[in-house]
Amino acid sequence: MPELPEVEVVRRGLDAHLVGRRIESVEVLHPRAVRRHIPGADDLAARIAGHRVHAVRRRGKYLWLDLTDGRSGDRVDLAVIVHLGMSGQMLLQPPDKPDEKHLRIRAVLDVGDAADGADGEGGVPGVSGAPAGPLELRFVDQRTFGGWMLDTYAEAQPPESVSAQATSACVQPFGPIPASLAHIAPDPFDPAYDQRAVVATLRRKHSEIKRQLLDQTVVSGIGNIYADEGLWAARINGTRLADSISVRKLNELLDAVTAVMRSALDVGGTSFDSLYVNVNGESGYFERSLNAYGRQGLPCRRCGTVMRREAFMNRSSFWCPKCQPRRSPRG
DNA sequence: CCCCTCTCCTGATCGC
DNA sequence: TGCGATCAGGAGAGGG
Repeated sequence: MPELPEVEVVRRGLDAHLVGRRIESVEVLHPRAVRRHIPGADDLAARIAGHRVHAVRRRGKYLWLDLTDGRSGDRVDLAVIVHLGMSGQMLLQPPDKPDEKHLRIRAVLDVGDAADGADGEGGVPGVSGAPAGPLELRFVDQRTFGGWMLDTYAEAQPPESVSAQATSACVQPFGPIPASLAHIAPDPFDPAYDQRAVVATLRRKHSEIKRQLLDQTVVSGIGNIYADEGLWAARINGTRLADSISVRKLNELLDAVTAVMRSALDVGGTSFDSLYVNVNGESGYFERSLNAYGRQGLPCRRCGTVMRREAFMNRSSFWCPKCQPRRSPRG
C-alpha cells in the first residue's frame, strides 16, 4: 500500500527518467482510471499530448507531473495529477514489452535521449541507466482505486519558478500546488509543514487520534501502516481522543511518524535505479522492521506482550495493549 | 461546521 | 473442486 515513502520513491524514479521527455500520445484503457477527470478520457489524452515533463512533484500521497507547453513558449501550464490508490504503479517500459494485465493508461514518450530538443542545457543529469530510445509510461492498477486527472495552473508558471535542486533525501522540486490539491495538508517532509499548527489543530479535534492521522487535510502522507507504527512508537492508543492528548505527546507522535517514514524512505530509496520503477511498496524492504502493523498475536518488540488487532474504519489497527493502553495510566 | 459511515474495486485466501 | 465470504484500504460523497 503506497503511503508517503513509497510515493516518494516513485516520484524520484520518475523525476530521474522523465524530466525533459515529451509525451507524444496518451491512451486510456480503463475509464475508471480517469474518473476524477470530469471532462473525460479523450480530453485528458488530447491535452497532455505534445507537452514536455518539466518536473515530478509530490504532496502527501499525491504526485504530479508539471508539464510545459512545447508549442507556445516554455511555461509550466499543466499538471498531470496521479494517485496510486492501493495498488497503482507507474512503470517505465519499452514499447515492445507486452501490456500488463491491469494496464489502465499508456503514455508514449518521445524517442531519443532527453537532451535532444530540451532547453538546450541537457536532459537527465546524473542518471546512469536512464533509458534512451522509445519508452512508455504505464499506469498499472489492479484495484482501480488510483487514477490520473488534469489540472491547469491559474497562471502559467515560468519554468524558473520550479527549482529542481533535490539536495537532500526529502527535498523535491518546489513550486505552486495544483488547485485541486489545495485541500491536502503539507506532509512532514514539505518545507510548508508546520508541526505547531498541526498540533494546534489536533488539540481542537474531538475525534480519535488515529482517524486524525489518516485525515489528509490535517497532515498528509500517513496511511494505515505508518499511523500504527507512529502510535506504537509514541505509546499512544489510536482510539484516544485527539483533544485529550497533551501538546508534548502530540509532538512526540508526529515526530515518531516522521521518523518511521524517513527510515522507510531511506531503505526504499536505494532500489529504483533501473528503468523499471516499481511502485507497489510491497517489495518488502521495510516489512521486516515493522513494529506494529500485521503483528497481531506476536510479542511486542518493546515489552513482549501479545499484540492485538482490532477492526477500525473498515480496516485494522494493530497495537500493544500494555504499551498503548486505552486510557492514560492516570486516567 | 464537525464528525463519522459508507462505497468504489479485484484477487488472494479461507471455511465448508 | 467449487463457491461464497472475507479482507486489504484511500478518498470523497453524503448523512446525522
